Amino acid sequence: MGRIITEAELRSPDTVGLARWLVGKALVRTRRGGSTVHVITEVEAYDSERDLACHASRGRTPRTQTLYAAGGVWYVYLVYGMHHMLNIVTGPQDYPAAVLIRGAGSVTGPGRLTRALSIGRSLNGAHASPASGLHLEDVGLKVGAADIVATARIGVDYAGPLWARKPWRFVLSGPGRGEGGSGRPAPQ
DNA sequence: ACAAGGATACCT
DNA sequence: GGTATCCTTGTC
Repeated sequence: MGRIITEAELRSPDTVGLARWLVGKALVRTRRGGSTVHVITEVEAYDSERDLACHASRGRTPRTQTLYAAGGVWYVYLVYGMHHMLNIVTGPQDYPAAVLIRGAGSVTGPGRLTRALSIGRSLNGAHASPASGLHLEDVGLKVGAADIVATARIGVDYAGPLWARKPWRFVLSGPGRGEGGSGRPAPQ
């Protein structure tokens, strides 16, 4: 068992720094009394209303309400009518930012991850804690700067080149992990 | 290369 | 109430 990551740790306004920090931490799913641990391999930062790729760029809406919570709750939404995306809300209260978890354990791809862990919108707004069935742990894995590759975020061309090109996607690139891609050719 | 799929946001 | 769009994936 690792050390449970606290909400206080997720309330930094440095969304990009938090995203990078979360690579190599673990996503722990607790169901039916048992837990599974999945090392996070791929994340993306979405940083507040100024970031045109962030849902909060359109301001507060019923959907984005969760993003304005203080860091430490899950933001889960449905995209393309069929895939749930899992994000951990970060930053202080009323600072709408989150880190999208795109891959963990042997699972690559955000839609595949939520399907594999049976994560749906019932977790939207829930606290990242063992009681909610999904939380984060520091399992002591050492991840150096050389183990992380930064690239542009996936699927956000609509935000325009300024935001689409920000190198806010972080992929664990350790031994035996290949490029740690999303199952698609890498962008650029 | 592209359809599937449903919620969302924004328009009339 | 209509519709363009979407932080994707699997199959074509």
